[in-house]
Amino acid sequence: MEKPLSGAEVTRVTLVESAIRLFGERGYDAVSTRDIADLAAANIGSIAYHFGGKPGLRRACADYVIANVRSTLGTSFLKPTDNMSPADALACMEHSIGAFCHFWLANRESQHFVHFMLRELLDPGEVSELLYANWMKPMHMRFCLLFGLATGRDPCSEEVKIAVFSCVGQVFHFRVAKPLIMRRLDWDVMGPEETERLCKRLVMHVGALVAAYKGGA
Amino acid sequence: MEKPLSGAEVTRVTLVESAIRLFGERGYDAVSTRDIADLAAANIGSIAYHFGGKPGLRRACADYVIANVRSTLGTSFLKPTDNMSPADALACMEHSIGAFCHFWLANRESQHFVHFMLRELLDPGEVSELLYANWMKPMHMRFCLLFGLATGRDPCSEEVKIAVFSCVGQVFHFRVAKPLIMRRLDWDVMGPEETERLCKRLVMHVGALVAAYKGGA
DNA sequence: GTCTATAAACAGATAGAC
DNA sequence: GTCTATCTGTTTATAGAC
Repeated sequence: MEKPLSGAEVTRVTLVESAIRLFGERGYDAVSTRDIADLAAANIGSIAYHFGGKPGLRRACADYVIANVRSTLGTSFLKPTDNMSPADALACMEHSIGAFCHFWLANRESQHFVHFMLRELLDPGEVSELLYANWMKPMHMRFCLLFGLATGRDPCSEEVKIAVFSCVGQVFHFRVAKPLIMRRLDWDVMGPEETERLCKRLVMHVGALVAAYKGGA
Repeated sequence: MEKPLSGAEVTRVTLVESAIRLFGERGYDAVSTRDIADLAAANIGSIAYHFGGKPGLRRACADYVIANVRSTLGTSFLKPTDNMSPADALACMEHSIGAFCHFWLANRESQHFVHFMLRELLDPGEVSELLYANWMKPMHMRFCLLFGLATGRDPCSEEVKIAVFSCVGQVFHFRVAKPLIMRRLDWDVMGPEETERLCKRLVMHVGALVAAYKGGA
């Protein structure tokens, strides 16, 4: 599992990580290639050499982020669903949503990735396509399957798809509006205690939605 | 109620509306003042004359959007809450959330404003401060009051604040990821029928959350 | 108030030395 | 592979004619 990187690979990775950070903080268009090279302690020419140009670096960032998300969150999605009872499915879904909450809101190392993804989601283009196909869609399908099993409804139905979007949407929003939400909650920092309380609440909300769809209309 | 605008005022408003549209579509940094002047059929110099520069135009856009949101959505927030029963409070909240959904997702004229606000929300700065103080915070406080009345809980408690953020967060998310969500739902367009079904679901989810907080922990 | 010309700074891409 | 110098186009801001 050791991976001794060559000098060139170090430069590549450092450029990508610096770019993800700056793209996430300021947005793709607001960041110059000079800023990225400076943060990575590389020269401007290296971006053209390694990635062909700024758009190529953007794609490389997307690939890097997707690989990271899948390796971090992927394990939560492997449990086979054969013969799962509704209660099991709910428990499995709550566990996965909890992992997603921690990745999305708490894990400090992932915050640059998350901010990068959020910004790209607002910009229809090649990167948002990659994010959808390689991450959002598989995650959503998995949650639909579990939501369907937990409520006894068709996992492919519109109602289930919309409900699942609401489940993940609430989590997204706490990241989008994080600074404003923290102010409203009188939180100076979002430390481990705060994120723990928050994640528990969000998981509970998923349970409330499952309960509502399990019962009536 | 008529408001005959002078020539200069027409230029001002046209510039602001063009800027909101372009800022929303591409982001503040990706739009040049030339693009804005072209779309407004004005000359570049007029931006400096009327707003002092690009940042001044951005502020003017924020003011314009906030005024529009408040006049469109404000009426839903006026009903006095004295002696409201829990059922009344829930009905009132569902009505207001429904109005918010329609503004945020369905109303075609408001889509430029919504996209502008979403992008600014991701950028901590002067504009996001204005949006928070003049729109998000008042709306959130109103919903917390109603949620507290509907569930019998303290409207100022952390749990209520978080629950309300989840309620509005789900709505936000359907706008943030709209193109990807439409694809997942196999919707070619988000027309009146689709938005109607969607808004009804989102209102229902709010009811589910109220029910959960009304009952147990 | 409107419009044009221009300045000064900055962008991304590239050629070539090492 | 790395780094520097430079090219070409574009940015915002401004000065001044009308």
